[in-house]
Amino acid sequence: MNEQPVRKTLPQLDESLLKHLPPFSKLDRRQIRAVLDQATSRRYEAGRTIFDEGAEAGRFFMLLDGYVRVVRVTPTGEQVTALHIPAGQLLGIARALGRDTYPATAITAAESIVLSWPMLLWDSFVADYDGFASETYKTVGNRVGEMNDRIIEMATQQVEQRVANALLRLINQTGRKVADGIEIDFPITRQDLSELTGTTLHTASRLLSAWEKQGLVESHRKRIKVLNPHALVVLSQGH
DNA sequence: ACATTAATTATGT
DNA sequence: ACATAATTAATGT
Repeated sequence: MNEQPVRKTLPQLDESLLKHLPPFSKLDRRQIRAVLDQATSRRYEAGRTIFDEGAEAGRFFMLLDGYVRVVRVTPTGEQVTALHIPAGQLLGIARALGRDTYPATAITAAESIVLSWPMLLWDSFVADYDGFASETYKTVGNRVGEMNDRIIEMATQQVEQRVANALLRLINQTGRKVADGIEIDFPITRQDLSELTGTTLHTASRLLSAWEKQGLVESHRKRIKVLNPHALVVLSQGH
């Protein structure tokens, strides 16, 4: 349904792009050059699919800029957002999970720039590059932990607390500090929020409206800014 | 305590 | 003008 943009290799990828990213931070200049030379770079507009759940995992990816949401679709067709991935992280690393198909669908939440490599190279990356394996497994661990937390939330907390928690996570992981608060720095709709929290867009909308009246958050279309994180923390712990 | 339905209004191209 | 986003009220489980 989505047309994919044309793949193109960017002219010259600078080594400094990867130098400070955890999976590559222990590599020397020559190694980073080798990694980059094997990479394909591609720009995605917001809302484009990078790969689909269940598809054969032919490549793995590094998000250089932008944001990606990891989405699963239920048998009834509703989308559930598992988590958001910020720039600087790997994704589509099926091989690290012992799979040969992607476990979920990845959709850009904002305009993004993505590097990718053939999955064939995965084993040699793990073998040849110091810190690559340990760092990627660290982020895998964090993601599993986060998803676990959300499962507990879904089972134990009420909608208001879950939405509050979702907002807090979003501003922690993908928040941008502005004058009077922290803004989620990619476009996010009530629908998106509801898919993150397992509720309806209407409930999410009502909650945001109520919080806005209390001066807790501020939002314009597709933009949400948290003015008072502490009050959200209080809400998220229940009444 | 929430979802669903439906109607209405706002906002961006 | 049109599509998409957001709000609001009424009704249902």
